[in-house]
Amino acid sequence: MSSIQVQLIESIQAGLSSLFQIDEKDLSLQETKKEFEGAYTFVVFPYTKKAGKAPAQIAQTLGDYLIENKPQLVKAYQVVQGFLNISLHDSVWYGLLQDLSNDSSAFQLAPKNEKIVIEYSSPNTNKPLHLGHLRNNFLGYSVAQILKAGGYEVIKTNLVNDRGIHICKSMLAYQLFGNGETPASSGMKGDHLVGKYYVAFDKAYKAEIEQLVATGSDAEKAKAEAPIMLQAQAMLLAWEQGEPAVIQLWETMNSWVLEGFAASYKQMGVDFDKIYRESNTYLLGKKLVDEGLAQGVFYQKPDGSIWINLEEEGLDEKLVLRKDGTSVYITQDMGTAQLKYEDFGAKQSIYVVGNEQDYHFEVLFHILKKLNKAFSQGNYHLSYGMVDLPSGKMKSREGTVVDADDLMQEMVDTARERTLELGKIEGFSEEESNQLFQQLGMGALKYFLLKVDPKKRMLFNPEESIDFQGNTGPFIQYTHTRICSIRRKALEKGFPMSGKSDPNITLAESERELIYLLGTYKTKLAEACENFSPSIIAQYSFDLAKQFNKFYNELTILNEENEDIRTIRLTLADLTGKTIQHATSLLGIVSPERM
RNA sequence: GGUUCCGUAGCUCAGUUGGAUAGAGCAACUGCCUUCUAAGCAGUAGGUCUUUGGUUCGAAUCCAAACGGAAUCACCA
Repeated sequence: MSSIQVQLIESIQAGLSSLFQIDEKDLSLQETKKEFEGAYTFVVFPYTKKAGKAPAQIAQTLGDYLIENKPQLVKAYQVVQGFLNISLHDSVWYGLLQDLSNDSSAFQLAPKNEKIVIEYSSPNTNKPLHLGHLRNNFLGYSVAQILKAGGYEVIKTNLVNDRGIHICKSMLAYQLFGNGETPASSGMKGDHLVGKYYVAFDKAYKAEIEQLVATGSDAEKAKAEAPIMLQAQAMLLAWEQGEPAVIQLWETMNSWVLEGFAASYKQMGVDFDKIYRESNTYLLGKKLVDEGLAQGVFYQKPDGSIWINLEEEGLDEKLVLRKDGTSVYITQDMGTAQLKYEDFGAKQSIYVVGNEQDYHFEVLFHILKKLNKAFSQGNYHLSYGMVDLPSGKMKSREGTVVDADDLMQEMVDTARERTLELGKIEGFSEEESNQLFQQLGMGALKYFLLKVDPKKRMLFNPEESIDFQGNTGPFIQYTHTRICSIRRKALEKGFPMSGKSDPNITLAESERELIYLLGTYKTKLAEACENFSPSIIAQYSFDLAKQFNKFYNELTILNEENEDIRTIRLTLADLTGKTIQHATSLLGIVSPERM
């Protein structure tokens, strides 16, 4: 909340108290709707009973009180249908602009002295990344950026899921059909190469099932007894027993995939402080199961499998260790939770994982609580919705996915086409051009995926592709380049980008609105922090860019003769540019200087 | 079937503690580049906020029910 709002609220509180003997602690002030004159609106309806007066009358009295007691702040007021609309002096807006412009910590909230661990990406090493992973990675990275700006110490982690039956499937298919090909020999990116064999496994598996069914076996039995599936299970067992040849193959193929992922991450512009691998954490999980069993948190069934009863929590019985003693998904997550706590001792731990795993995390957090560990508290599942295609859900096995690398490349290519069509980048070196296409293509993609509330599922239509006009990343980036252009020209002409002006100058409506918006940035930042929601920042960036363009079109900046007015407009442009630059950086988007 | 989430313009989405005539973008139509970058700006048109009840000065927002959609309920991860 800005100091202006605080002053107004305090003054209204005082007014309510002295005029009507009403003591109200939390009263809210809202922005006046555009159709009406004024900056802030106070709604008086809730106080009609206590005051024993009509709304309009209360508003009127209160308005007079404000003018009398805050003459330097409140310029005028209007009462419309019982709403008290308050207009402020332009000098107040001018003062706010100066304060914002001189605030050295305008984009950083006060330090919280608190660590937060955020886990995101969490890929499986049996196939390449797809569109859903892009949403995950952009979200995780952006939330980390936002929390940092919010004053937290943030540690970014990635838990690589590198073991399990699904990994063995691609390994087996490679063994059977691979003929020793490698990323180097095939010219394929490592993750794509391995993904090819994951699909090959599924194809062979389905063919075997079909054959079994054709020879009289029933479908369920065929699924369980298909030879290739039995082979995969045998391979998992061999892996768990550490059989050298299997381990060797596993290490080789994993390294291919991880190399491929590293390239994708680089292209995405995301990074991690620490990468965990489930192959290293599942044993720790088993230890926790032993402990829990000793404490009576878990119990063992006759067949040897270990369970937890969460019926009191409104959930079910849940398996935590198989009868053969091998770990399941949740066992590994328990281990990783402990490891992360040992490494960083953070108070809060955020998991960025899709909402199809809501139930899993509910169970995990209940288990951790029952184990009563130091890391039992402060866990939060940042659950986001699926990215849908018009044709329905994406399925890796069936090849109905939008590949992450392909999509990013397409976006960059589109950015190139668009830019060359417009013909505005004369004098760019090839390197500069390519960098720009990257920034624009990725900006469009990131904005597209981040502008939607994370909780909601969203639709991606490859046919219509991603736009570069309107509510898009490039629109915001474009606004930034306009401002950069003004900066360059102001420098040429020797105009300062900020400075003192006559505070009693009359402002245009578009200037007031722009100042108002700039003044709300920190509030938005705090809100985005609380809700772990980049979409709040994205929305704000768009509103700000939109408002700036309106101002830019209505008023001249560099050609303004009056020096006081020109300086104010330059200050506005400069601060808008810095704010856009900062806000987009929180989304992982680079704002170029020319485009 | 149980649990959870969702339903706002033709399409994609905003709308945080209940507030005025529900907002953007895309698509359609109309204007604006010899003047700071037209990836822009201004405007027209487009709505039973799924439906029905309830709570109250006041509901897209809160409550209940119905309808429609999604996820999940594995000794997969």
